[in-house]
Amino acid sequence: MVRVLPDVPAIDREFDYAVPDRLVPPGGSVLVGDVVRVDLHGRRVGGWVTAVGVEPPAGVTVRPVAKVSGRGPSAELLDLAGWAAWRWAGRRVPFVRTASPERVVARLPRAAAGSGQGAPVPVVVDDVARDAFARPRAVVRLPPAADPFPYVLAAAALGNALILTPALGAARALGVRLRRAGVGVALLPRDWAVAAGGATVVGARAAAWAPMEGLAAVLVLDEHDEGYQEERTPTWHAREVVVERARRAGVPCVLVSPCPTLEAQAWGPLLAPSRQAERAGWPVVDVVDRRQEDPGRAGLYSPLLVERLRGAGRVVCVLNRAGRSRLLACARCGELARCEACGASVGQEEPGTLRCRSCATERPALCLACHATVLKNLRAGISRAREELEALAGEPVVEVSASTAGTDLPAARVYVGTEAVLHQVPDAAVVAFLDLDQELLAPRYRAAEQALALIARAARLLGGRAGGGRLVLQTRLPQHEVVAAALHADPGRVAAADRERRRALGNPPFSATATVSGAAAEAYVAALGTPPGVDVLGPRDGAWLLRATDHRTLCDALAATTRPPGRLRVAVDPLR
DNA sequence: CGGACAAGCTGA
DNA sequence: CAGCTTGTCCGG
Repeated sequence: MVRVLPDVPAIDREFDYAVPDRLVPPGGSVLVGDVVRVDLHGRRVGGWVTAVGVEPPAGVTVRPVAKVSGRGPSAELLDLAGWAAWRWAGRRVPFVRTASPERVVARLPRAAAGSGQGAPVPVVVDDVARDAFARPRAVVRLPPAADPFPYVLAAAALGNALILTPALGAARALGVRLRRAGVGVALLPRDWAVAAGGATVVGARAAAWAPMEGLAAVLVLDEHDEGYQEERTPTWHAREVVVERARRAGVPCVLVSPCPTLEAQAWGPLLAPSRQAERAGWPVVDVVDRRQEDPGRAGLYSPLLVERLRGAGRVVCVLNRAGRSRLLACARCGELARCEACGASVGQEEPGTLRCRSCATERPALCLACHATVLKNLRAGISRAREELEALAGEPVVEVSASTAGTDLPAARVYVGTEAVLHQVPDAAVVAFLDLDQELLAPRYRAAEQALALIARAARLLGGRAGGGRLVLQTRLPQHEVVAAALHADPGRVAAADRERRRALGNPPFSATATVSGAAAEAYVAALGTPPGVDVLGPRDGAWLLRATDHRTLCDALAATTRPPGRLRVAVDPLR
C-alpha cells in the first residue's frame, strides 16, 4: 500500500492505493517520490508516492495504482515542498511538479563523471572563494566585472554542488566551463536524471528543486536578481528555497552579487572585497546633473551624452519609461486623447484607464469625440527616443525592448531600449541611463536596490574600470545614494541608506508581507481575523496587505486560515 | 480540478 | 415531468 499525492493542485490531499505485483519494477520496488497514475473519483490523474507500506484508514475501498510511470523527487524534496507550501501560503503540488522530471525517467544513470574530452584541468580553487565556503553561510559582494567562476569551482570542489544563475543561458555557459574543468555537470531542467544520479547541478530558478545526490554545497550567483522569484502564486523565491535546502543538509551556502539584497545581508555575513578590487570591477561613471541644463531645451540627451555618442564603440541607451504610452489618439477618428478636466494630454498607465499627467484625473480609455475604445499610440517613449537619437547620431539606431528578445538584433553601433537592452546587447563602450530618476523615484520600496541592480547590469556590458567604458547617468538627483554608489563603486552606500529607510518604514526584511486579492479576498481576510503580530491593511484597489513581524508569524497565520471558495491570490513577499 | 448527483428551472 | 442548467460535494 502506498500513499499518493495527486497532481491536482486544488485537491492537496493524499490517498492510499494498492500496488499490484505486476506494477512493481523487476528487482526493485515502488519508492517514495515515484511518479504514478491513479484513478481518482472517476478520472485518471498523475501523482507522486509520498509514503510506502502505509495502513489505509478503516472503511475506505483501496483501489490499485493504474501505472508506475518512473522516478520522481526524493523524500527530502517532498518534505521541502511541504515547507515551501507553508512559506509561500500555497499548495504542495506546484513545488512537487517543479521538482519532477519533464519526461518520464525510468531509471537513473550512474554518477556523472568528468566530460572526458581531453585531460581534465586541475581544479585550482581561489583562496577567497574557498574561505567563503569554509563558513556555513556567506554573502559575497563581487563587483560586476569580476568573474564568479572561482566561486563555482570552489563549490564544485566540495562535491556535488547546486549552482543557480538567474537565467538558463548563464547556466549553460557555466556548465561548459565546469565540464572543461573536469567536473561532472547536469544542466537543469534538461539533465534531471543525470542530476538525480549524482552530479554538480547548474540551472536557473527551477533548479532550486533539482534532485541532488549527496549535496555538498550551494551557490547562488547574482542573488539580487528578480528572476529568482516566481511571479505566479505561489510566489516562491529560489534563493530562499536553496538556503533552506542547505540548512537542512548542513552544507555551506554562498550567495554572490555585485549588490547583495538586504534580505541576503540579514541572512548571512557579508564578505566585501577591498576598495581597490571593488573599484576595479566597476566602470568609470559620468554623472550628468540635468538641473544644470536650460530647462526649455533639455531633451532626452545631454550635451555630455551627445559627446560620448561621437566617440568610438557601441553605445547603449536605457530608457525605462513608466506608463504604456505618452500620447494617444483615437484609432477611428484621430482625435487626441485629452483630459476632461484640464485639456492636457492623457497617458495610459494601465490598460483601460487614461490618466492625466497634469491633474491626475482618470477616465476610461475611450475617445471623447466618437466613443471608440481603440486608441493608438502616437509617442511610445522608446520610439521617440530612437528617432531623436538617430537624428543626433547621424546613423541608424536600433530600438530594443522585451518584444525583441530572442530575435536577431540588426547590427548597429547605437541601441536604445528599455532595460531589456541590457540583456540583449553583449557589450558596450558607453551605457547611458537617459532618465535614471524614473528608477530612483519608482513608487516601490525596493526602488533603490533595483536601480542599483540595473546599473550593475549595465556595468557588465562595459567591463571594469581598466576597460575604458563609460557609464552615463542622467539625473536630477545627483546626490542620491544610488548615484553615489555607482560613482564610488560602493554598493554598501545603497544598502546602508536603504536599511535605515526600510527599518523606519517597517518594510522587508524588517517585516514579512503578503498581499491578498481576488474575489474571495474579503472572505479570506475575515477568516484570518487579527492574529497577534500581524497587521491587516486595506483594502486598497480590492487587495489587502498583511504585514507581520517575521515569516513564522505571517505564514503560521496564513496556514491556520482556511481558503474560502472562489478566486483568491495570496502572494507572500510581493516585490511590488 | 472535474465527475456525480441533487436541486432548480422551463416548457409542453 | 423529461430534459436541461446550476450548485455543491468530495475523491482512496
